[in-house]
Amino acid sequence: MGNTDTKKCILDVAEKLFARQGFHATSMRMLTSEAKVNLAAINYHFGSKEELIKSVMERRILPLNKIRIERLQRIKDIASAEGHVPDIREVLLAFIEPTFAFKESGIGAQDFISLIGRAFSDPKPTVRKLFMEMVGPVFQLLFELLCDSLPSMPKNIVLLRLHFMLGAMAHPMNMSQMCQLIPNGTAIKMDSVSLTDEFVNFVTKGMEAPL
Amino acid sequence: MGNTDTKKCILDVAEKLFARQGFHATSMRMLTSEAKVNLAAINYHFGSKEELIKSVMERRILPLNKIRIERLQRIKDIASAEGHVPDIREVLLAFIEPTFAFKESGIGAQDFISLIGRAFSDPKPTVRKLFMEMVGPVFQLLFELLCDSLPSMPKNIVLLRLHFMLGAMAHPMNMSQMCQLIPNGTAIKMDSVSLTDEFVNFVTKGMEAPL
DNA sequence: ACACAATTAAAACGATCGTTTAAATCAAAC
DNA sequence: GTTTGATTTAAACGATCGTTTTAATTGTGT
Repeated sequence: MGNTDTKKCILDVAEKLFARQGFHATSMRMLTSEAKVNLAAINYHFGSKEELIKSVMERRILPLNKIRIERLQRIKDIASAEGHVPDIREVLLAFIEPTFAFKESGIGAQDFISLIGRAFSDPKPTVRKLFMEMVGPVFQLLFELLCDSLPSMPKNIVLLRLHFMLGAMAHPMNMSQMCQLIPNGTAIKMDSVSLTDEFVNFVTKGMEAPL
Repeated sequence: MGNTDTKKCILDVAEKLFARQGFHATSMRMLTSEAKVNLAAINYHFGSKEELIKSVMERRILPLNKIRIERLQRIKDIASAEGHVPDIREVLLAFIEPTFAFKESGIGAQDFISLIGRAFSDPKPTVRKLFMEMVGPVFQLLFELLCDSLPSMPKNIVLLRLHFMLGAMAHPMNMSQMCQLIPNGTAIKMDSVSLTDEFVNFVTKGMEAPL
């Protein structure tokens, strides 16, 4: 089963290059030469570049979604059983923490985080659609829980703020060396725990903001 | 001087297509055929595709930056003269309002807003660098004013939150039909005034969040 | 009307893209 | 050891990319 080796090698390299250069800017020849496999290997094992993109995203997103949905559902169940509204900070944490924590989960995970940001803003509708189909149910559940947590807030405002949050999440994601955005000596160096903490602080207050 | 006509026509079309499809995914042939000019016209008038990208961004960003810097500088001067710290909401408004207000400033302006989001997250370093050189001074001034407004906040936290904000800004920007992100009937329809208001509400609270 | 520069037009350039084909190699079953 | 199916290899496919070239056209000043 050398099969497994080749496929995994391609997936790993694709994850890295897609994250760092984008989908469109990464050619089959870059991928296969970096992975040290034949040019035709991608078409043989995955069918096409498009399906490789799908495989790369699925490999990480599906397990991540499973974790997020479990945590969100648990909050929903507990709140429902105990007859109170879910805590907004807990809801946000359940969604955000697994994402950022992924960075320390294994090799290439950091690159995958960038990948999510890329999928968000990719020019090609097919890529965005692919991504949205994968994360749609999670977003839906998150949205419902946010509405529950903020019962006095109009739903369209909650949705708008959710978009703000997702953008805020995606942006640092595809900025590997985002420190030098501001021509300033100040460097940002953070482990995923601190980053999660800072981010949840930020968006919790934003979500709770009075109208 | 048909010159002006052709150049302007190319710039308008490029702004539209770059915003909707991204820089890399928009070819010279798409641009010239949509603009109804000859294929060689872009190279003749702008030199290269890269320089066209630069021209497209400069045409809008430079005037926008002028407005933002004036407003920010005025806040800085007043605060300094009156011996108090600038108001955080005013600072954010000075930066955000001109950006979103641009939508109603003329034809194609909506597309330009998307364009900024694209430049932020473009895979090509040359594009990001180009953009950063254009907006660097504005970001620097904004950063300084934010630090002044939040004197008790560590500068690296301010910088981190500024990144969150810029991401939150950029994301809705390149989502023309972002309503359908969540598979939900709720639609988001907003004029730039309401959007600005909602966004400033959100990020002000986030920026002020206690550690 | 003529000369001259600026602009537009049509065609081709080499390079690279994703994909396909057909032969070579490998692995395991009989 | 041979056969059979899976995998790898090398080469080529047509399409499109950004750019350049050469010629035709337009506009302007004298």
